[in-house]
Amino acid sequence: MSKRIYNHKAIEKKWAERWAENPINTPVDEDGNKKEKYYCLDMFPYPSANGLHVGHWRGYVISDVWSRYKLQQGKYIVHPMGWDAFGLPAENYAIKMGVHPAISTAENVEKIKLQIDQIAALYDWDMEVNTTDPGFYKWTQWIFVQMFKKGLAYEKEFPINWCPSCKTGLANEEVVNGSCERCNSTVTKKNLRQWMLKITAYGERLLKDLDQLDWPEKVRKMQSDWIGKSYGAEVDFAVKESEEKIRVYTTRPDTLYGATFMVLAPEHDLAKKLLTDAQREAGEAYIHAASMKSNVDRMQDKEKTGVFTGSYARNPLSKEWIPVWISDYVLIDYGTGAIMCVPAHDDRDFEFAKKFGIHIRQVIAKDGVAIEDMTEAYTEAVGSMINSGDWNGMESAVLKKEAAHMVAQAGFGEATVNYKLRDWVFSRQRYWGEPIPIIHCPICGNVPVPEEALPLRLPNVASYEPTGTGESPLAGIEDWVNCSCPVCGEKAKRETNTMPQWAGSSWYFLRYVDSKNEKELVSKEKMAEFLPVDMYIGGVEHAVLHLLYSRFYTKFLYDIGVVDFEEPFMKLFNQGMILGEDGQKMSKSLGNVVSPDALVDDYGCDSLRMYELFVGPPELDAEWDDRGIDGVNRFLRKLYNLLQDSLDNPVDETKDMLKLRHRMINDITHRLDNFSLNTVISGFMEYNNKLIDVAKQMGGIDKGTLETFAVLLSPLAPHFAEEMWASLGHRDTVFKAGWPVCDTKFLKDDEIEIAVQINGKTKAVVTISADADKETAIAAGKEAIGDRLTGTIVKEIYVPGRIINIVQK
RNA sequence: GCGGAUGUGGCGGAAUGGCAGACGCACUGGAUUCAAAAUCCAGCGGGGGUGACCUCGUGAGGGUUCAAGUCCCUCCAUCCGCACCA
Repeated sequence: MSKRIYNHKAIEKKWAERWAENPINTPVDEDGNKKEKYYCLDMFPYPSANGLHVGHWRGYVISDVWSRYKLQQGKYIVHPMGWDAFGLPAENYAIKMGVHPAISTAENVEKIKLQIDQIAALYDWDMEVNTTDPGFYKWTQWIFVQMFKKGLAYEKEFPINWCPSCKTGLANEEVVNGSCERCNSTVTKKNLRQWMLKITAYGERLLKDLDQLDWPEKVRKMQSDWIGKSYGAEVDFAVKESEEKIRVYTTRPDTLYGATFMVLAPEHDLAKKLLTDAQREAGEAYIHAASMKSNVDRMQDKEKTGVFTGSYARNPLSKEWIPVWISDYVLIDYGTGAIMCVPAHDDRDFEFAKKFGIHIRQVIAKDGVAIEDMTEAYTEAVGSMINSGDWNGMESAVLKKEAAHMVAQAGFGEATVNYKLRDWVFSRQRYWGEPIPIIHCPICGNVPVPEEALPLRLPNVASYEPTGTGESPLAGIEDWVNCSCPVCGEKAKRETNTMPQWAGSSWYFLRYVDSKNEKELVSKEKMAEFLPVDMYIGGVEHAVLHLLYSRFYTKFLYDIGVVDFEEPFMKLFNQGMILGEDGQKMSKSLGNVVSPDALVDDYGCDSLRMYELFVGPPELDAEWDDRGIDGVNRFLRKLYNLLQDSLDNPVDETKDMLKLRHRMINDITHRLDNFSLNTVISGFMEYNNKLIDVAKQMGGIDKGTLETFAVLLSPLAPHFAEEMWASLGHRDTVFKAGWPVCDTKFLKDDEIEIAVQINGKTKAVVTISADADKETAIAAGKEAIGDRLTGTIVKEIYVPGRIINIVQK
């Protein structure tokens, strides 16, 4: 029989053109009824000059398969794409190539768009946004102004994280193990005037609302750890022969009687003040040395160092005078910057006390007895109190909860909660970002640019290279910097710092649904109709960056009435990374980057889409191996041949075929629902192999089964499915077919194959009636294993539909 | 140090507590071909047996169960996150 060959190029070209003419994703159904929306969002890329590699494809394929599955279920899919085009990567590339970042960015967008088109995803380009578009960043600036008005954006000068290579300040979230998240350079400190966003004001809500999110446990845990809430007490310790008090924060007020010394951070206000004359020289030297140490050194030098101030403070419970030390293991920006030290019950305090010969007093007896000669701290709050005055005999675990209130009642402290979360260092000393819309007026102070004057456009500048001085390149443009105050008209100066790349990405998903609105960030109607995001798909690398910032922005916009939901992303899926053949992250410098372009050309979009999913479970990393794509391509070719044979030789549907068909619907649907996309593909291969076997006997497969196959396949291989659907005589798109429903009556078998075991080891397989009773089943089983049954039968087990197990001695 | 993930043939991986290795890649043999590619058929965890079969086997060791890759306990390795947060 002469066969037409599967020609991916012709088929894919044909359907790409048809879809362009007649969009398949429509907001209303055949009868003109409005469909329910489903917003499936990809983390938008920054337009890198390197283009896409097969790893980018994977995420976009996953989201598109999911979108098309929802489309087949009758939803209107909101599936937009855009460009995170401000920021350092774009700027650094532009500097390297010697072109303006606006030009290189626009070029890269065009290139990547062509590559993205090859995926054949359902993107609605009418919604496209670009963070560098003034019509977009007008609203990025507008949000900043609203935050400023609410006191959530403020200026502060303090030593911030500084990347000497990127020549800009960084947020805490951008410092990973003491290095710059972007370029990996060691981060230093630099004293700079900064714009800050008061994300800490939202700490509690950001923590609490994590509960309601359908997000990976890992990401929720990372955010909750980053926010770092703890319960405890602040306690005052009076300084001897002084009016001063030292306030400390502790999560273990139950151990207060065990506090035998105190430590101040070197930067603490009292550190210098409490130095006695005898200790002044050594103390000041220590404080100076600490100030010269980088954060990395401080983090890595775990060996305790410190200096005694010469002063004493009184433990408010034991009434003892205890020595006050200075040490850099206490951090100035957490709690009060001072701690009470209970060496018996804290590892760090124990180490310090041992090193400097400070008294250690145990106040919790592990099993009712004090440990003689402690060799390590006993840090659990389990056991009864000793050496603790009135508290003796109480259970530590109980006291831990009550002590804070007891301290508060006694008048020397209060119960408090603390967070590790810090405010967000928001300004960057670089060119390629949104100008911060603030004017510094000598009379009025900081005044926001009036809303009607937004967007405040990024001016052209002769040199956009970073200055490295802590000033943005914008500071050099005098006629831009100098302006008049919008309030009083006096001469004033513009803020010259720009926003971080996160500014645009913190809210871009809101703008897609109303991207051309000049009057509002998003209209109430569009918001109600299309927001929030139902499914968000992207890598895990943004767990405490973009994903935390977006939640903060959304909550703020909720508070000022712009949106009516508090959480932006209902469901989150983190796809695994595609690694190079060497098991390393794909990177240009390692030379292990695989481009999708040649694969699309050789095998077609549908084959690559399927192979991207077939490489492994979508949530796990996978090493790329080009050879595997032959497998899915072979699958499509075999299916194509099967289709041609069946068209040439029509056959009627049989009961067996109906069973197979509904089993296929059931399997594929389950696997899709479980997001087990790799086994969806293997499922198709299995059914394809079964159908081919049947066709060998029957000459072909009935039309109904092939139609079902086409619909099931449509989210994964959309062109192929359309071609198949059309070949079977349909004039309309397969995407209006609707997802097939499994009729469970076809799932039942009259006869089933069941394994027969002796002592749990399978010895034979028998075919018995599905509703056989135990006696019949066991009898059949025994017959099948025959003379291998040699011992005394102890037990006979029959689990219908599952197993026959004969236990013998 | 703390938290999380992962560990199954040569490789990627599959298995609601019920026949371990589906599906695919690679490989081997055969058919087809002048030849190759493509395609088709067969084989493909280890050991043993001519053979029907036997036996061991899911990182290691214990346990629960008629039955464990799967559940429980104790370890080991790799990767990821956090890390002096009092």
